[in-house]
Amino acid sequence: MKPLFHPDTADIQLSSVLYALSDPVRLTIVHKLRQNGERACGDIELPIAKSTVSHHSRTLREAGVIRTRTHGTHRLLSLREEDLEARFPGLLNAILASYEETDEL
Amino acid sequence: MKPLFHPDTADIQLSSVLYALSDPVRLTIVHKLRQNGERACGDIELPIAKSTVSHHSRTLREAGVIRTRTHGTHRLLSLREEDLEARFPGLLNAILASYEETDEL
DNA sequence: TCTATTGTTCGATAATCATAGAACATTAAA
DNA sequence: TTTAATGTTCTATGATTATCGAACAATAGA
Repeated sequence: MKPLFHPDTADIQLSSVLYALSDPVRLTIVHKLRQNGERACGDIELPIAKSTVSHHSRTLREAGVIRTRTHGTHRLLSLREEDLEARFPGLLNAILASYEETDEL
Repeated sequence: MKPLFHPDTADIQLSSVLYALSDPVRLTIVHKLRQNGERACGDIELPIAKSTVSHHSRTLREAGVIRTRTHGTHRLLSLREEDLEARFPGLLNAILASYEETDEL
């Protein structure tokens, strides 16, 4: 099993985080993860191909926004809330609060 | 003089704002505008061609992040702080605070 | 051991983007 | 009316991206 790359908290780049969250699909993923907690890829209902979901998960993971762990044949995704809060206090909250106020849901 | 498009406050999209701010050059522009107030394009020192600055200014303007007005041969750029605060409370502050804590300066 | 499930990776494609230089438009100044 | 200054727009280019389907890998279960 190939180990998945996750940046250290200190190495998380602001521009990468903002870029990762600038895509509506990825924003939706992050929103659902915060709402429901850790979830398998397939449990996040999205109207796109699974290979595309995988691509977006990777973008979020490599930016440091989510963590991915393996459990059986599943990949469980979770938000790196504490890490993001430590690195960029208030940022994730402001973004998700904005998302929830919006008609982009 | 061609009127420049600026989205209405209500039409500002979160994903567009995040995308606009996900580029280090554009983040720098926005940071300097908040620090120094309204500025002409040329007064913002950047190691890129002026046509590129113009491109980035347009991206920020069309996303609703900055306002551009004409004054003589100059184009004066300013942050749409109140509009952004009204649309996405706390967002700009969280992003710029994160930027200032970072070594991306 | 076979089969089904879950998700990643590969290959391809169409679209978008950051960048720069050249040409152009507008205005101020000489 | 020239000339200089300030930016925008046009054109081109190389890079990145979002998307999909097909092939692959890993694991659980029968």
